Amino acid sequence: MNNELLAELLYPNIKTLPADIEARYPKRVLPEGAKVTRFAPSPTGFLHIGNLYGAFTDERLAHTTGGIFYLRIEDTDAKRTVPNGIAIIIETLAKLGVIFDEGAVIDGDNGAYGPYRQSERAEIYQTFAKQLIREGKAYPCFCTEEELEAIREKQESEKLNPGYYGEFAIWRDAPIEKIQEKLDNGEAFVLRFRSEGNINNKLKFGDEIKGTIDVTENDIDHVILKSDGIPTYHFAHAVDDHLMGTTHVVRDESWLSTLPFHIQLFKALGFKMPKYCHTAQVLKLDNGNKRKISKRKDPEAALTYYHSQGYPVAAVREYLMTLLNSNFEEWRLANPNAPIEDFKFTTKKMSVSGSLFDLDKLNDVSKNVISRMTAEEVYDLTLAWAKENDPEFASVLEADKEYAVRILSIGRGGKKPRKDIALWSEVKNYMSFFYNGLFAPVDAVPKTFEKSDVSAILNAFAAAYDENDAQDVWFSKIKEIASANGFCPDMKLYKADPSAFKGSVADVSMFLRVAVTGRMNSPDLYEVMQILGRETVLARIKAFAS
RNA sequence: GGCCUGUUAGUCAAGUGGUUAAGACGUCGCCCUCUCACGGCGAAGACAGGGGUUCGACUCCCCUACGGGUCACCA
Repeated sequence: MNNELLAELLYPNIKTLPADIEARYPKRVLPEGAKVTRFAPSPTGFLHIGNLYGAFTDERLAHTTGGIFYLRIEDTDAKRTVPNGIAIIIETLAKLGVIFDEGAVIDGDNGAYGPYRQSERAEIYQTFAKQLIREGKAYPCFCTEEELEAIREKQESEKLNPGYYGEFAIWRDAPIEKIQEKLDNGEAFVLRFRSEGNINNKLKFGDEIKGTIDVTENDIDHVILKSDGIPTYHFAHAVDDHLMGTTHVVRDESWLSTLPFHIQLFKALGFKMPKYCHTAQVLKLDNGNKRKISKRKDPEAALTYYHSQGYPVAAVREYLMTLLNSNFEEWRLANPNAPIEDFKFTTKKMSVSGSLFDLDKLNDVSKNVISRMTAEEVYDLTLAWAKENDPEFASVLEADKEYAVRILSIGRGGKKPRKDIALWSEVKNYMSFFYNGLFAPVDAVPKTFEKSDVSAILNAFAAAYDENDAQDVWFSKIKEIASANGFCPDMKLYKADPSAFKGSVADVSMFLRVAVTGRMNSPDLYEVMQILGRETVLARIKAFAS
């Protein structure tokens, strides 16, 4: 009776009842075993590598079971919300291949279980909160920040657990007159959950990833509605995941510490609990210590970093999958060309402890991913990257697509494709010597060779070069030139007694390579010359020889 | 400090009482080879420490150490 009065006193404008709300959210009709997951970020305008780790898990879980993967925006903290936050989230994830079936879209909602922005759900939360008050499970607290601070200090000095509990929960059993008085005074209040928990009680809880974990009951009367009537994360989580039919909650393991409170909330509200998948964190080595990867200190924490560095979307996805499911690499080895969707994703193969982000590994994965692409695909993706990050290079690429594709085709395809591109940002350097406008020598012929020998060899090659020669003919001419100039044409022979020669055919090739490409290392020189064309090859050789 | 949680090579990891303790990245060496890349072969490198339980412990239990997380009207 008293509680009924209190509920009306606190939220007089709420006329809806929980049942009214429930009626708006019918049970989802889905195939047996279908999982409903959600990605629920704050629209801070920043996506973290850890967010992606979770988002992939959500997405795979839903889509491998015929379920639903939806986007919910947790914008209950106005201070953290940025104007384009939602658009950034949707667009960044879309680039990484994460597409939602339902939920918030840039200018509204898509789906029958909205609104999907928590800031638009105040009435819903308050309806359930009001019910909790009626049932004596929640109460108002008028403590000021200073009062709470004083409590904290007292607890600290007496080495007690911090928090609003027991004797410190001063408004827990306040008489209604006192509440009335504060209200009449126009003072703000928060709504707190009345915890019946005891920290001496331990219980077991089954997590889909972590297995059975021990939890201690919560005895703190946490805030569920802030003074502006907007819920805290905890309350919104319980209400939303219940109404929206989430079956599996995927979240960072840092939420484990508040799990006991969430268990209480679901119970108090009469909701069935979803399954929880608490994921390990992505860590980073810092001064010899592992720590959570941080958006402030670590540029690689930002998803946009991978995009601007030029990592292919597929590579980031692929690498994350290797972290996500320990048997993914093995599967990939056996199925090099299968789409990632064919992989049987499971929470059972997820790591329990945090893992260090390994850029070396990412690079390797990326090289493999790119080596499986056609020259055409590499061209398209490089061009797309360059348009955003290197417009000059983009225009070079666009000027002659066919030429660029020929360059990118060298050593591509077949059983043993070249694997020398990990990032789109490396492609320019890889291709530059094919363009007179970008040609800039980086290596020189070592001084140990006589300039006169180098010139003689280059001139001899220029005189003999015929672009119609097949590769073996081309190479035999080089051997002849080597021989004629005191360089050994046979590598085995040369290695047996290097002192008998000025050098080897490898050195002769090197002279040509440096002259034509400006560097000591390059893909197959014959193919390079074929692509460059007679005129350019001879011009570069002659220029170098003199 | 309380609570939760973790600890197999430099990194990611397989492993569930009996294994020569997989594999991948990285490192190094050799081979292939006109260079690089690719590919092939090989090497070094690990069960945090101590107690139990057991015929037998990386696997189970306890303690210690170390790591991570969390203790807001933030999510």
